[in-house]
Amino acid sequence: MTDKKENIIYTALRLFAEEGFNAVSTSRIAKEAKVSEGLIFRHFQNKKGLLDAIVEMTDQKVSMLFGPFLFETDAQKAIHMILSLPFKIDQKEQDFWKLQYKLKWQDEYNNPHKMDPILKKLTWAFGELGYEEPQYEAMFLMKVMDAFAIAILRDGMEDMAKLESFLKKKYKI
Amino acid sequence: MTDKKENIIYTALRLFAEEGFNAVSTSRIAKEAKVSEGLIFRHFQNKKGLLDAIVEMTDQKVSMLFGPFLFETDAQKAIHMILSLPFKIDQKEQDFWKLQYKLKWQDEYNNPHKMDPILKKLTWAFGELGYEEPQYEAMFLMKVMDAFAIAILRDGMEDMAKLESFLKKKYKI
Amino acid sequence: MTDKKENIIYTALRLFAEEGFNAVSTSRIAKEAKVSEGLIFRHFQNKKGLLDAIVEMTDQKVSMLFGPFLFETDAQKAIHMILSLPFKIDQKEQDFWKLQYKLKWQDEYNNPHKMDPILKKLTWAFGELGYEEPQYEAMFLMKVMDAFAIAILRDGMEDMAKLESFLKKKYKI
Amino acid sequence: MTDKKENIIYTALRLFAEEGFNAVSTSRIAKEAKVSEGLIFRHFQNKKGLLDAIVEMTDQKVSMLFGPFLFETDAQKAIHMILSLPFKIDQKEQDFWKLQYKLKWQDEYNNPHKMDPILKKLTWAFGELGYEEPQYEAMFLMKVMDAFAIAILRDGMEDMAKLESFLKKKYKI
DNA sequence: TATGAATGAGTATTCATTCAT
DNA sequence: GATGAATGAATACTCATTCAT
Repeated sequence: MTDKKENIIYTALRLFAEEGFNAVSTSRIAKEAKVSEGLIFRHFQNKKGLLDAIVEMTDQKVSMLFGPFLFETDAQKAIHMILSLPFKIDQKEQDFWKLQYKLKWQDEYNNPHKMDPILKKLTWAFGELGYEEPQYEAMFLMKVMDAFAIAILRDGMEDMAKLESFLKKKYKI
Repeated sequence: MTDKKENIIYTALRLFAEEGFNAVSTSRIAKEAKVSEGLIFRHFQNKKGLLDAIVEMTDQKVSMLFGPFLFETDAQKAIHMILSLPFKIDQKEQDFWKLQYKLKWQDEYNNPHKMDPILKKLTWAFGELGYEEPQYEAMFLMKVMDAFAIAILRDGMEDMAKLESFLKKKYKI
Repeated sequence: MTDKKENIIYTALRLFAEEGFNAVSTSRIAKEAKVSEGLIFRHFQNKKGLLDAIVEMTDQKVSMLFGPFLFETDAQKAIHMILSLPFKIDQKEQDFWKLQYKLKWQDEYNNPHKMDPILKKLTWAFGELGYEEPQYEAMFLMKVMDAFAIAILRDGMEDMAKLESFLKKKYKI
Repeated sequence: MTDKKENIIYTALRLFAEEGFNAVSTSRIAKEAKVSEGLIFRHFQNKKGLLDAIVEMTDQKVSMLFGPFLFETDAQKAIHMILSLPFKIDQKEQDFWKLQYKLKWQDEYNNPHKMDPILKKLTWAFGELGYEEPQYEAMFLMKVMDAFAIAILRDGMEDMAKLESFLKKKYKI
C-alpha cells in the first residue's frame, strides 16, 4: 500500500469516526490527506468503497484483539481478559472503535452474529465457574463491556480505573 | 402547533432516527411529510433548528419517563423500575430513543450531566439496600441499562423477556 | 395613507437606497417595517409596485426642488440656485437621492428627458449672461452638479463648503 | 487560466455590468458561459469571489489607463490627456467601466483614496499653469470627468464630440 | 500512480407571492 | 386593513464522481 493510499484511509477513518460517514465529504478527505480528490476514486472506486476498506481493517483489528481470548483455556483468566479489554483501548486505535460503534446503527454494517464465537467462549467460561445461567451471564457481560467501551470512547478514561477494579471485584477476579 | 408543523416534526423524527441527521435531506422530509420544502424553514429556520425542536421534545419524553422513578421512596421498587425501563419502550416511542442514542455521539447533543439526578437517586437506592459501593453500583447499572436499551432498539424485543427476568434475579428483585 | 403603508414605503426607501432593490427582500422590509409580509402585496401588488410607488414620490420631490428655479427670472440668481442645490441636500432626503442616482443605471427608470426643462432654463440663463456656447455650458453644469451630488451622497458633506465657494467663484457668482 | 475560467469571468463581467451583481444568478452566468454551474464555485469559491476576481482585473485596467498620465511631464499635455480619457473609452472595455462606476455605490468596493495619485498629479498640473486654486481645480475636474464618463457609458457617445471640443476650449487646450 | 479540470444531480435555504381567515 | 400559514420556483453552493493528461 502506497503512502498516499494509507494517508487517505487514516484520514478518512479519523473523520468518519469523529463526524460520521455522511458528514464528511470526499473533497475534505482529499484536502486533509493532502492528495487529489481523484485519487480516492482511483483507489476505492467510490466513497462507500473507502468505507468498506476501513471496515475491513477494523474487523481485522477486532479479530486480533479477541484472538488471545478465544485460545485461553483458563475460565477465570478468560473472563478477566474480557473485563480488561475496554480499559486498554489504545489511544491510537480509538478511531477504529468509535467508527465500529457508530456503524452498528447502520444495518448494513451491523452483523449481529459477528460476536457469536466470543459469546460462546464466555458462556463456556461462566459454565466452568459454576454460574447458574452461563448463557445469560455471557450475554449480560458482553453488553456491559459494550457500554463501558462506549463510555470510554465518548468521555475519556478519567475515573475509569476505579470502575475497572469495581468490576473485577464484582466478578471476583 | 398546526397540523403541517407536526407532520414535519414526526416525519423528520422518524427519518433522522432511522437514517441519521446528515443522511436525510430536507427535500425528502418535505416530500414524506407532504408539505412544501419552504415550510420547514419557515417553522424551524434551518435544518438544525428542526433537529433542535425534535431534541427538545425528546428531552421532555425522557423527563416524563424518569419522573416517577425520582419520586419513588422504596429503594427496592426504585431499582425495579429502572430495570424494567428498557423492556417497556413503547413501539411508538422507539424513534425518540433511537435518535437520543444516536445523538449521544455528537458532542453538541451529548450532555453528560443530564442523567445526574438519576444517578444520585440510584446511588441512594443501592446504599439503602446495603451495597458496598453504591456509587459504582449505580454507575454500573446505568451503563447496563443503556446497553440493553440500545440492544432492544437495534435488534428488537425478541428473547429479551428471559434476559429481563435474569436481570431481576441478579438484582434479587 | 395609513401608518403601516407609510412605514413600508419609508423602510423600503431606506433599504433600497442603501443596498439596492435586488439586495433587499420583501421579508426584510416587512420585518423592519414591523408589518406582515402579506401587507406589502396588499398595498403594492408586488415588489416592483412598491418601488414604483417610491419612485413616484421621488419624482415629486425632484419637481418640488427644481420648481422655484424654473420660475426664477434673474439669470444670475438662477445659476446660483443650481450651484447651491447639491450642497443643501437635506439629511432626511438623502435616501431619495441615493435611490434616484442608483436607479439611473437601470434603463427602465432612467428617463433621459426628465431634466430637459432644467437644461433649457439653464441654457437661457447662460445666454443672458453672455456665455459663448450657452447650450454646452448648461449641459456641462448639469453634469458637474450631478457629480457633486453623487460625491456628497457617497462621501458626506465634509470639506464640501470650500468646494462650494470655489464653484461660485468659478461662475463669478 | 483555462478557457472556461476566462469564459466565466467575461460573461459575469458583462452581466454584472449590465444588470448588477445581485440581479444576475450564478446559474445564468453558467448557462451563458456554457459551463457547469459547479465550475464557477470550483474556480472562485463563491459568487463574491467571482466578483472580486473581476474587480481585480478592473483595477489593473484602470492602472494601465492612467499610467501614461502619471508620467507626463508637460502640464498642458497632462490635462489634455485627462480631458480626453472619457471620450475614448473602448467599446470592448465599457463593461469594466460600467461595473467600476456601479460598484462605487457599494462601500466595500469604493476605495475613496484610489484616485489620490491622479488628484495629486492634476493639482501639480494646474499649479504649473498658474491656476489660483490648483487643488480645487483638480478636484473639480476629476468630478467633471467622472460625470462625463458616466454619461457616455449610460447614453452612448452620440453628440459627445462637440462636448469634448467645448471642454478643451474651456480649459484652453 | 497521481492530478486537477470539469460535470450534473442534489443540498439547504431564500424569495416573491397567494390565500384563508 | 392586516395577519400568518403555506407554496413553488429560484438561489447560492456542495457533492460524489469522471476523465483527459
